[in-house]
Amino acid sequence: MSTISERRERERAHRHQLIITAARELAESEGWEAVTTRRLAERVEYSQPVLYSHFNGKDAIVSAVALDGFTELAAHLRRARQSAPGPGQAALRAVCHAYLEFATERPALYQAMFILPTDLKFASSETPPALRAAFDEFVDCFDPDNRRRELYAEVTWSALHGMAVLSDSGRIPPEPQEERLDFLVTQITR
Amino acid sequence: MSTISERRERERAHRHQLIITAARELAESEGWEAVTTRRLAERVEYSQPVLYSHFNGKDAIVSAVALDGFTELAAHLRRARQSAPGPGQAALRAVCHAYLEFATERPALYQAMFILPTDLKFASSETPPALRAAFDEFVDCFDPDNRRRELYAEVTWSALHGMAVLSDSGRIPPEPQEERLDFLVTQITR
DNA sequence: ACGACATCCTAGCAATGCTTGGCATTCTGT
DNA sequence: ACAGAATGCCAAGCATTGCTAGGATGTCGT
Repeated sequence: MSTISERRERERAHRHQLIITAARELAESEGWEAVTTRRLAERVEYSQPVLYSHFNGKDAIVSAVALDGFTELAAHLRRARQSAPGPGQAALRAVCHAYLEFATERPALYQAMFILPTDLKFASSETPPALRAAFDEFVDCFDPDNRRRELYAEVTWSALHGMAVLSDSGRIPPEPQEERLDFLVTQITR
Repeated sequence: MSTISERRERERAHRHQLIITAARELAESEGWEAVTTRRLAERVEYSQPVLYSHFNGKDAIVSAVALDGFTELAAHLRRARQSAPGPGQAALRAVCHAYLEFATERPALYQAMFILPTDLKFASSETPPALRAAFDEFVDCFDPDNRRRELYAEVTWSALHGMAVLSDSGRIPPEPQEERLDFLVTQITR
């Protein structure tokens, strides 16, 4: 095990991340339909087969982008929650607002995380920690004594996802989003 | 204008619908990724270009399937709502239950309506009446005096859509769906 | 210095959505 | 009744997609 192979390893890891960020940037600037393996290869200045030496296929690349997205989302939600004191309506409102903000400001990333087909395992022990962490930010907005707080979090999350996706695709008008958010939080926290 | 051209017109309309139902059946039995223009053409026993003489492209075919879906959804929701007396929690509960039932029992159709890219115009004057009708079933569950019942309906719909799509893709466990539904309806109706 | 190995690219495959060109058949005007 | 126009339809082809095979080039340990 020479230092040279270590350097190779480093370079390889670096290139791995390069592919992921290139895919993400391309998606964010031109949409996922513009992310083809050819364009992506060109962007990272390697040939197509190199992509496949790093990932099992295009879906795996999307999954990797999504995974990064979950990490960012978790951090974003955490910041929001900690801006409000303790569990309660204020915390939930902050987290929900941050969630919608994330979805509208990074639509391509959000798509990778929640809409596009990915290789990620969700409802299992293989659930990525980042996804669990993001979800927990919702859970932690409710009283720890509340036996059903996980369920509450699931419903809240579902509602936000629906609002994000339906308004982004123009199925509901986007303007009253804030008002919808207010109504949702008010009702959920009785 | 001979009767012959009328017959032609009829046959053409018939074939139009044939394409739509063939696309839907194919999607429902093997998923939308199996719906290719070639397989679809083979199924209706015409050549590919015939599809394009009826529709502007594949997306337009998906849109047509979705449109049929909205009609069915509206009828399904209406039946549910009328099984409960007047506006109120019971009506809303029935409609919400029917919505989730529709989504889980016709996943491919639901996908065409809400997830796949389509040509349909939503938040405009060109909104298909069937979609508006389905939406109104939610609105009619709330008190007519309620100034914000449209907003309530939007939030309810969003939550249901989120629950449907997140549980279908395995992002939240599917079992407690009924419990989530109960919680949602209870909170929304104060 | 040389064989073994890793790295990377050119070229190609099958499948996809969509279009072109031309062949029948049918309709229309005289 | 019949030539020319219009229509309906299909075989074949185009460009693009995700993905892979095979070989060229360089690197490593000995």
